[in-house]
Amino acid sequence: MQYFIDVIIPVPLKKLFTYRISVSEYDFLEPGMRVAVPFGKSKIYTGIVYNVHNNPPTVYEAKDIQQILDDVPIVKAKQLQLWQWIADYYMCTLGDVMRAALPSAFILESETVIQKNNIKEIDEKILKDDEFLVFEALHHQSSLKIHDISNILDKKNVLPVIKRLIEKEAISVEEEVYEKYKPKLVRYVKLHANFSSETALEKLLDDLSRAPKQRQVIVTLFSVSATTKKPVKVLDLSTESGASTAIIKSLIDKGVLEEYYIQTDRIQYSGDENETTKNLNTYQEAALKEIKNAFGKHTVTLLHGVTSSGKTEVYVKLIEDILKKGQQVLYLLPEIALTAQLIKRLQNYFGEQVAVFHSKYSSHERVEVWNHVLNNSGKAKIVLGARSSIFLPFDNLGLIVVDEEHEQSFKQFDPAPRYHARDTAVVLAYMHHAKILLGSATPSLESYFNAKQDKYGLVEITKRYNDVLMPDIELIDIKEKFKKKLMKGHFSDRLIEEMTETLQEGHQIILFQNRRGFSPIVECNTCGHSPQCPNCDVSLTYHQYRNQLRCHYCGYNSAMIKDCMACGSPELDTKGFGTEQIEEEVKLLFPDYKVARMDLDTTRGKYGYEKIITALEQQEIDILVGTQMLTKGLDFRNVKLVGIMNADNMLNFPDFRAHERSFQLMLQVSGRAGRTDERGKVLIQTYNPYHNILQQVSTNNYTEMYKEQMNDRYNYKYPPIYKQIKITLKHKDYNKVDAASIWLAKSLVQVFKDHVLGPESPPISRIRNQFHKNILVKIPKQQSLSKTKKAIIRINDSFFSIKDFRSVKIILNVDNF
DNA sequence: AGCACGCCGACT
DNA sequence: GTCGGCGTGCTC
Repeated sequence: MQYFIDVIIPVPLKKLFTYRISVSEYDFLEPGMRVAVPFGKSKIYTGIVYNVHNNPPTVYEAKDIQQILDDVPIVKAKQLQLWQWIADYYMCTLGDVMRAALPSAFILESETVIQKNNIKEIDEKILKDDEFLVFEALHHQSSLKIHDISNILDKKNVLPVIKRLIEKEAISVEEEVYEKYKPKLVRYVKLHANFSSETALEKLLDDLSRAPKQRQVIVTLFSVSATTKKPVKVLDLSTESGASTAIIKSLIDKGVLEEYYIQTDRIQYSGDENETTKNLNTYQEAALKEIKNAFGKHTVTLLHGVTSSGKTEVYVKLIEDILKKGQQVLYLLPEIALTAQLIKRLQNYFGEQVAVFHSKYSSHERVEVWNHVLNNSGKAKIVLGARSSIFLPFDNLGLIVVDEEHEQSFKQFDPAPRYHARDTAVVLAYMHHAKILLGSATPSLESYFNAKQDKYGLVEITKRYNDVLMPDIELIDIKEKFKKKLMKGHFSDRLIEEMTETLQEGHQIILFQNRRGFSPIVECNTCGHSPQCPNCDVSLTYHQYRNQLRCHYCGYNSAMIKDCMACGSPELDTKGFGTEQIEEEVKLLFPDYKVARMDLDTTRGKYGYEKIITALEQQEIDILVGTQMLTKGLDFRNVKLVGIMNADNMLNFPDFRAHERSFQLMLQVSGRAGRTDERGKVLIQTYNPYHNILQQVSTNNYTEMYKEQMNDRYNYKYPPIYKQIKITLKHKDYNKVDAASIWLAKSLVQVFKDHVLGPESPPISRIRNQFHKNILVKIPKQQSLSKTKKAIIRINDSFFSIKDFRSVKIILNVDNF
């Protein structure tokens, strides 16, 4: 009998790979364990065992595995099932899913290690200069990595040199696998066993009478361990006794003390006693009851509650119930809404049962959360996390909460798997027979549609907490204001009026502009030329604070030009405006007040975002200018006025969801205004105040927006009425993508007829020197999704059998919204 | 995706 | 003549 395993390798290849194993390995291995396997000519990868079997492959000889990396599976059967679902639904490989699912510390990669070959004497004369440099370096260091060698030789391609050295038998190479995760160890000390008896101890203290500091250490050790009855950390002993670590070390060296290590968690919660959860008001109470009711019939329930209606408290009550049953809870949030504020709030209720899973945490910290979930540990009963936390190895999930359900950041766009965390969470909930609650003040059309179709339960809260009034929303026609010369820069007289009043009352202001930088276009007044990104098909944005021109697509930047690059004229003009320019203008208009800006440029770094939020909370900022980052579920108590500088650029965005998005965005920002007793005010500046969406925003009429937008979706065959798959082709040669996209679209039309749109060049047709073409496949509700995907895969395969198209990259994006 | 192999231009 | 560019094909 022969024994084999099929392994998932973290590369975007469709197939699983079969490796040979021994009988004892066969008895030991289970799906979900990690193995290190040789792959290709010289690499070693970490793979996940998918299944264990006895069927030898027919057309090739299976290789042996290199080693087993786990004692128990780190991925459970349910996770593998979810991985498979994602791979099928989002049309990507299991390898892609594996990469996204596992914390990177779990995926070990081999590194080539170069050593001196001691078997043979080498005549150094036969070595060339660069070869000698490497050889010489090995005299000082026993081994080198590829990276070290490129540093020594100061060039990137060092493989030929290594190859020649191997041929001359001067060196040998080896593949070494590194365990990336190292548990954090804390050093503890205890008295050596030799001194446990009374007499031995007395003798010791006697002996140390001439070393008072060391004696003090021993005495302190006793008193500390007597009071705490816990192991004593070296660090604590040092601070308690006032002795340096050197003194402790000398005691260890003498054999008086013994050191040992205990593994600890990197993330520790050190809070007070748990707060009891708040009592709900009548609306919340009613909503809670309705949700529980809805869960009787539906796995998924949508909670539509206006901004600051206290949805979090409702979640907390539901979470409490699940915890009582001993089950796990997953609380999903968009990345940027995952703030210290919310984490603290939940920790106050649930203490150390809350674990946070977040991209800002290090890989090691993530492994710890992973292990807590895997072991169903008490330290991760509730996981608060961004989209990737759906991959955690839950075993006994009772409830998933998806807060800010409408947020588009739940969908992963760039590397595959291009999954939507909310939709995947729904599948996950079904797998666990758990319940899932989607919450939002402005639900996505698809979720609301599902609720209306009775696929999901629907619960609504229409009143704000403490009966605070919804803000008063006023539309300002800036076309009119320009005509009457009532504009100062980008500010209308009304906005300035309201701002002045608000500031005088001592309240804060938020100004929203959905574009960062100073101005998106710099134009020459003489010849009309404007600087473009050399890698992308866009104008460069002017960033004043660094006096730079920057591309927001590829990150290219250059110093701001003094005069036109085409004609040399120094008369340059800026068109359009971003957050920087608004900040600038506000500072001139209100020089006595403190202005701050919050956008991607000012929130870089681990705590950049937090800093600004704290400053706003502590009222160190009077006016905050920012992009859509401002919308994320925070309550700023003292903000009374919100200004939307220009509603038109969002409304005119070329995307079928532009209107829905604008509505959501504007209502979310508006929700920041007037969260306490006083009614907030929102001013929206626009060229087109009669736009339906703006009317619906100003009357807070979600239902009307829903009806009208659904009508459009129905007429133009867009989601949620139709499903869609976007196919993007990329290549550096325009003619090649053009030809390839025409061929692909033609083949698709043969199967899907007029449900194929394109090929089309996107508005930005070149990014990072790659030309793009899009094809959209629309799928009616009654058309089988799996059959559609199969057909697309078939066409895709024949596409790649044309050798001219081989180098074209194809990206399949299912539900690309 | 990596990574090796293999075939043509720009340097000593 | 070599170094090194990236097209092509394969990975159990």
